[in-house]
Amino acid sequence: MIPKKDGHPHGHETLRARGFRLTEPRRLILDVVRATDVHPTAAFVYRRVRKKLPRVSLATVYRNLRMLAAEGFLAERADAAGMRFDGNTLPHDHFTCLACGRLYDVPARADRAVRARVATRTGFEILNHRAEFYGRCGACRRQTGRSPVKGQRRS
Amino acid sequence: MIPKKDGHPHGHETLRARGFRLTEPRRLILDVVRATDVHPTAAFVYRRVRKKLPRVSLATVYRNLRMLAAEGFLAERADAAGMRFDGNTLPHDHFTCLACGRLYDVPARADRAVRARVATRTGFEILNHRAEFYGRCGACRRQTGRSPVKGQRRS
DNA sequence: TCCTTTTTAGGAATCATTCTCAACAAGGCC
DNA sequence: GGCCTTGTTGAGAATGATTCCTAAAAAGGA
Repeated sequence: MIPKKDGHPHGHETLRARGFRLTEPRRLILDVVRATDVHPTAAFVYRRVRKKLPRVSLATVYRNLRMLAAEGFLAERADAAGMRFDGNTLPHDHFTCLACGRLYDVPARADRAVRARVATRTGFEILNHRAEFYGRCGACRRQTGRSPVKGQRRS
Repeated sequence: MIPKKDGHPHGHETLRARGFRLTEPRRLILDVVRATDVHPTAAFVYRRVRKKLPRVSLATVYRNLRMLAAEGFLAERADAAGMRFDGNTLPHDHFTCLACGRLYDVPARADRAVRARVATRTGFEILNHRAEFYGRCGACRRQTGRSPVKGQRRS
């Protein structure tokens, strides 16, 4: 019931300040996304929120995830199977393990240089960029012989 | 009717060699994706292929796009609105213009260094990586006052 | 309190993608 | 040529994620 103090870049109070009401469903949705590192789908958030608020509607979850992402409280990410959300709004990249399918955060990068190079080469104004890495994570490297798989479970 | 000699990394003959039959629908699907730079959706490809082969089924288009991508003849890309395909299988990055929504190819990059850095920092084995840039393209920069939009048309 | 605005639950609608399956085409073999 | 085996297709149904619609509830302000 009390806003978490968890070191995330935005507090719940900020939400209020931007003209949102911090309703019960919204608070729970935000907390669920921030409390996990699995880059949850809407369905995952829905399941979690329902434990605390059984009558919540799936439409409410979608509506608010979209809204919170549009306002910058969450990050939104498309992958082959649909949309995922990310409570970590600090700039960071992603690593996808081709063996187990897990998605990891890669803390940061120091390459403003990359943007500058692309900007001069193309004439585009670069406002943002993101990198996606693919390979095998530490756990899967240890289990040798495990080969990359195609279909991955959703969560 | 005759395979295009267009500088793309794979010719139709290669398809045959890998155990595919180069059927009429397949040839047309591949040609459509390779003949455009708009990173087409399945629906776009379907519309184009139908001009030459009116009885083609949408399922056939999806089936073969997926198959051709799995075999490396096309690249597959997820964005917020669904899957897009790309005839350019050479390593390249993408630039999305936030003003007009267009997606451009960014020819290449020279940073193996980035991969090495991430690999040592995380302990992951990096097999591949891709960068996505966001900003304003040359055309939109000239039209000042044009602000980024959210909803973009599909094609 | 009354009025206005925002938000919600619930279910229907939409839309991309995949599945099912019977018919069809190609190639090998007799 | 006929006969099998295997891969491919078209058509439409099925699935699944996401969005839309609407009436009711909640919040806030005067």
